Amino acid sequence: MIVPQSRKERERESRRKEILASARSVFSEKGYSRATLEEIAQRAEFGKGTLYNYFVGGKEELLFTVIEQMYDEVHTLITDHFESAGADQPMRPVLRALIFKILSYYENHQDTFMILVKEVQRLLINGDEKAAYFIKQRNRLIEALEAPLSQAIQSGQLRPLPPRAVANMFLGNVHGCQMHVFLDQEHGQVDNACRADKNAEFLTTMLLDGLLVSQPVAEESTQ
Amino acid sequence: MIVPQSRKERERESRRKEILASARSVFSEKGYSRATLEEIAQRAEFGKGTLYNYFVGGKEELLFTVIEQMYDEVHTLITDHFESAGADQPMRPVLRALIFKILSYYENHQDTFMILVKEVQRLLINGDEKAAYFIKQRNRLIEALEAPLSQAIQSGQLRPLPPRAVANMFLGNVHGCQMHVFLDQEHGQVDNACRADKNAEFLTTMLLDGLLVSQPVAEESTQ
DNA sequence: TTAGAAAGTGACTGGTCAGTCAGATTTTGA
DNA sequence: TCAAAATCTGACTGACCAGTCACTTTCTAA
Repeated sequence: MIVPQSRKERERESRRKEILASARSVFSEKGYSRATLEEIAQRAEFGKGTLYNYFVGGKEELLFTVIEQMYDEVHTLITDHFESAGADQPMRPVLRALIFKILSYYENHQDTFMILVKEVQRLLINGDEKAAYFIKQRNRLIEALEAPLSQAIQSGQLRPLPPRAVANMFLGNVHGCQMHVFLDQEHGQVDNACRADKNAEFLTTMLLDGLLVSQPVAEESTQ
Repeated sequence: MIVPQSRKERERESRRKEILASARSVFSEKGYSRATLEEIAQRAEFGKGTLYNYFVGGKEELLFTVIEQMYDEVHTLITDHFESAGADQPMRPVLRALIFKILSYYENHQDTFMILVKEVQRLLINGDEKAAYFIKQRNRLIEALEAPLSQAIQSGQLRPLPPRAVANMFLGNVHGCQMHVFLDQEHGQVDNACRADKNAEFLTTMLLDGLLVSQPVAEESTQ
């Protein structure tokens, strides 16, 4: 958080960032195991050895740093959104706008999304100490969502379901929707913002109103 | 589909299955790239060379065969369910039961679920010819869901949203819910069936009724 | 019983790549 | 200006492992 002082330090920081950007792009294209340090170094215009001056932990530290960055970015997106929205707002426009922001973020950072899909899920589920760290990171995200959702549930705006589960599902749905965009991409290059907007509308309706057409009078209330 | 005739053929088939089961367990524990043929062979109680008598394509053919099996199993689960339910049933109990079945299946085949999470997503998104094959497999699953959902939409039971997107989201939510179970597994060994049932109820409510508490009279219908 | 076929095997090969380090290059500051 | 420090570099090493194949073991049927 402290701005580096000297020109030297600023330059070092900037080279570090270049390496990270290069790593992000290679990891997103190849996936962790097929990515090579050689290629990361090449794209960043350094020799392989130089990477170790910046990331002593080698390949793994590179991946972890990239993932940490990504989580920070999405976390900021979410907390900023709820901060600027203020408390006790009607949830529909607030959530719709958030969905739109996250979808747009993924559209504009497809590399980030790729790494999330290809690597994070694998890491999350691996059961070792490293997994624990990423579960914590992920939980930070979930909690940033959970708090406002929980409030909305208490104020009676949202249905009384477990807020943590709702937060998980919310994030999972946005994620899943973006995945769907990747897989069904025969829609010849629709404008990104337009597509994100349509998907945000779809998701908002599905999540807030549900699939069932509301029945004013329940015919069969058995079970 | 044809039952092998001779004892010899039956034995060969049974050994093939043992190798596949072993591959499934190793892939689910280690992930594709960290799994070794040596270990697969060991668990199946064969030498490494023998694997090539059964799977000429080596490691990759093993993975692909395993994934194909998994898709077949889930596909059967879905189609059988809708077949036995019959058409024009009320959707709530039908979908709730399906969610329960899929969640239970994943509970009882955690290895399958692991491979889905660790490998399939990575393969789906990779853009090469192999990805295309798995996208087709996945689409078979989606389509098995899409047809009944589409019918329910046309009959006015479900909200008129694009049925394909709904099918995608439906499957994604079941999947996401199971993921959630894995990640928040500090609930000391709750009975599987019970947990699956609770989660099925939660998902059914969230998907069918939505998060928003229905407002008979909208106070502020602005925007 | 046995010869030939079929099935099984694991030491070996070749390729890959993360990580190292001795030396080259650049920067610094006196 | 130049020596020492800092930085960069890529050839090299060792570990790993998929895939091969010459050999062994087991089966079959005459």
